[in-house]
Amino acid sequence: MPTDRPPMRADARRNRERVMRAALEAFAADGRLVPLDEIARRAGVGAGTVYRNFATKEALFEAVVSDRVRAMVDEARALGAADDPGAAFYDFLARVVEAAMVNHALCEALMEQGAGALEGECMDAAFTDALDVLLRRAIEAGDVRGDVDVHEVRTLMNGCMAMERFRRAAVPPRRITALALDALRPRQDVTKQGNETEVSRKDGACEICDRPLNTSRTGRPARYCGPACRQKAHRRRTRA
Amino acid sequence: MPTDRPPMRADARRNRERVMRAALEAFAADGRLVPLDEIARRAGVGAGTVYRNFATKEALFEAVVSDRVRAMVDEARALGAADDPGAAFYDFLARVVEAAMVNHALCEALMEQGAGALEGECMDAAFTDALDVLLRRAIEAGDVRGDVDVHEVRTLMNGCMAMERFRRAAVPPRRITALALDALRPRQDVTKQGNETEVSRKDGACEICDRPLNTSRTGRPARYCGPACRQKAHRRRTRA
Amino acid sequence: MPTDRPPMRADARRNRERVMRAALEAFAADGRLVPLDEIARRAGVGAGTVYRNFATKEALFEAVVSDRVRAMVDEARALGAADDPGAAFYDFLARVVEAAMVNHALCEALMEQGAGALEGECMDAAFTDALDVLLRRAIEAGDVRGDVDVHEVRTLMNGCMAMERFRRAAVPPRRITALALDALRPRQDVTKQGNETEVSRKDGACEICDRPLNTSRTGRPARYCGPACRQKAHRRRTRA
Amino acid sequence: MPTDRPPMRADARRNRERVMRAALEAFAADGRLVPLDEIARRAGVGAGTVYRNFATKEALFEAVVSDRVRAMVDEARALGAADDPGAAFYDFLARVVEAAMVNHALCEALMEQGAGALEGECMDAAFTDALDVLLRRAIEAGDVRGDVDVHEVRTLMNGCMAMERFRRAAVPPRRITALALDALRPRQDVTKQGNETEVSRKDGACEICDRPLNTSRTGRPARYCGPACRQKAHRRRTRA
DNA sequence: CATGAATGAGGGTTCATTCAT
DNA sequence: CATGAATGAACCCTCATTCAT
Repeated sequence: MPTDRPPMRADARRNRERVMRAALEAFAADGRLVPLDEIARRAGVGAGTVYRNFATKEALFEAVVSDRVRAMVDEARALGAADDPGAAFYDFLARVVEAAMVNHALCEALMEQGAGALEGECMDAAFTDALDVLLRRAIEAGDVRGDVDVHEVRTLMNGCMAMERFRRAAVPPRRITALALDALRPRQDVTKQGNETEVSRKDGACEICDRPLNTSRTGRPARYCGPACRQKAHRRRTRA
Repeated sequence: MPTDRPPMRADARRNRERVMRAALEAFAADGRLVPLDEIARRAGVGAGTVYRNFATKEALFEAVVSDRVRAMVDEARALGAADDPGAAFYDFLARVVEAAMVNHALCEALMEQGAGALEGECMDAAFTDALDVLLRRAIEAGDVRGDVDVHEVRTLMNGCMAMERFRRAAVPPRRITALALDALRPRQDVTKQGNETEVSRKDGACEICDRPLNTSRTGRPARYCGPACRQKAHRRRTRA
Repeated sequence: MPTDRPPMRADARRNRERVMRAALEAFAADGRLVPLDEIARRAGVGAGTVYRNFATKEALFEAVVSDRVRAMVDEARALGAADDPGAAFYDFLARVVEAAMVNHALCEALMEQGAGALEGECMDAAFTDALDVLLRRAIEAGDVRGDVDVHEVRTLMNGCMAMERFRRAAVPPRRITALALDALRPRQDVTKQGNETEVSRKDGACEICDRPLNTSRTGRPARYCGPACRQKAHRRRTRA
Repeated sequence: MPTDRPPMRADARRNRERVMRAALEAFAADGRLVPLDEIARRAGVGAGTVYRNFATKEALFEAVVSDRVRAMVDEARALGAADDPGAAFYDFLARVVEAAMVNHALCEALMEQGAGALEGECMDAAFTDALDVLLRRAIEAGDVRGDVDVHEVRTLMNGCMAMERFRRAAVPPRRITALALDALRPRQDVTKQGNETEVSRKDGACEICDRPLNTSRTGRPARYCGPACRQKAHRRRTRA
């Protein structure tokens, strides 16, 4: 059965996408605070065009974050069959938190309860369900404590997102998330320290100040942006 | 160092205090969102009077939260000589989080970085310093991992405050904070499980759903509001 | 006189009719308030198509109501030869009011004066003329007071339409119209004419055109603003 | 018991009055259509000042029309002891209509049903009650037909207001009102009651409440939807 | 010095009309 | 020629801050 509506006109689709892209950027930067007119301006369209595509500002917000969360749910489902359930679970959490670090809207939406921006498209429940699958497998594999449920994990994830967003300047990104997520590991599991070693660098950023690294193609990969941060890291390692 | 200004008149001081009390309540409930006029109304004064005492709405916010944080700093300092450094440290954190649970303004202020509401009166630094003392003693006593610094603790505390504020409905209050703070305990310290046992009930509320308990003066104190929650707690204990 | 334009294409005419049908329904329900997009949607066409057929929303409104009024004019003309002039007259009025009860657009249009929606197609004048024929015959037959003219009847009809639209809940439909139209019937007794004599002048305004009078302190009070209106009043008095 | 609030400041009261005066003029000219900013501009104040005094535009409208209606209710009550009940009744109606002629807001408000602008201050009911007193006395004095109730009078008044507002240019002001109100006067001859008999039922609806009738194919056609309405009709017929 | 009235710049939203596809 | 997307001016309302009383 084909849909009733004809395919969107090319220019309309282009504009809709421009609006969503502009909204994504704007909401990511300032959350719901950003004025709708600002989004329209950034998209290069009139306010009316935004309202043609989205009934309210909130609907636009929902669309933007639901889109993003849908992608994450897909990711989670893809990880459901991974070889290493523990890694799949922890990696997924880390990726969500990573995404929220650069997207305040995502952060806001994932943290909301009942009647939040993700309720309309049931993305909140879908996210919880997909996460639950990963969690259960990780528990079975002995990589996560057995006494936590998915709601606690989501709450902990909220905390991680908040911590990265409101982390003290002296704390390098991702580190505190790694530490907090460690609380999910089984107690007896001391052979795998997780925390210290898990903080693998996924991109070329200084481990201390998070500034992009001048990567050189040859030699050992750089971990710090310069001598100052290297020294700081040294102090941190030797402090205790 | 005495100030140049003459001492405040009695009625003026009374007004200032009324404004601060009203602002405390209002900000605690809604954070910065509350309109200034609402505060003035609650204080029983005109908006002009608020502005006579505080240059801007933000200045009032600063004053209110700095006051509250000052009291906490005092608390922390008092705990600096406690017999059990570990307990002092963890209790203090728990108390701060508890306070933030009923005071959104405090939560907002403590989480802010650089040029936040606590900077004006240096309360942010004072808080960090006081916390640092507790932290170092707890590390020395072996109750906290040696590889965390005070900035990480503050960041983790931010996460706890956020988690309590945005906790999933199925998660009882305080539990997730206990779990997260556990991440600070040294790894080898498995004799003291902390998490499960640390969650002591400070008031008469169901451990599962947080509703007030019908306390009976005799017999063993109730922990749950009814059979449903007791069963749920049992499932949670035996799930793994 | 044939128009210069070629006959409309079949699909174009079909579209025009669909728009008018949709507009009829929509305007009937909400009057001019209904958004044009809503009409286009109901007609299953784009807004542009509406504008291709009607220069403005108002033009569409005119077309719709003129159509409806044209049908009524035809009705009135058909009644011009009825056996019972009184019944023809009163029935026609009742039918118009009845129609306006379910068609707010018709109600709006018939009530408007000068440059209203019916002016463009001269339907207002045509309606008045057709009604006038019925009125004169009814007067001749002794079923309507001789001292009313068609403008008064139209005005009274406006009142009836308004009364049915804004009638108190406790008043059954049509009853108040019947009561008001009764005022047109000749008085069986001629001792108390009521109408003419009751209209006492409360202020110094011309009885015909309502402009303020140049009152003179002496002599008989003026009733008209000048010779033109005096003559008009005379005609009105002697018309029947 | 004195009121809690101190008397309004002189300038504030002046501004409030300016707003109400401006609103009176503007609403009188264009009804609710007039933009609030326009009212503010006419009053020489900012929009915020209007909102300081009136919670919403509708509240301002209510205040303006309630004020006016209150004065009319007072007038009606003062007329309750007049020597000539008939004159009092008809004069009052004429005055209301006269007022509505120059005040579209008043016209709108008086015509509205349920939850209209006059409901908030119960002015609608007060108006009806006060009018009812005049009506009953006029009926007793034999100056008004005994078979009309106050709701019909209000509805008729609605019609008069509408007629004056939408009167044909050729009809002098007040004349049509006089004519319509004449319908309330008792008929000298009672042989032809007109009203009751003219209202022929065109469709199967209850004569009282207008609900569809359960028509039976045999026997006399039903006129009422049930015993309740039949009784009500009986009361209406025998009331005089 | 207190009061609370006034300001006015925005913010979200609607809709008649135009115009690119 | 139809489509329906885009425009943008209004509209109602809020609230931090200033200032006359």
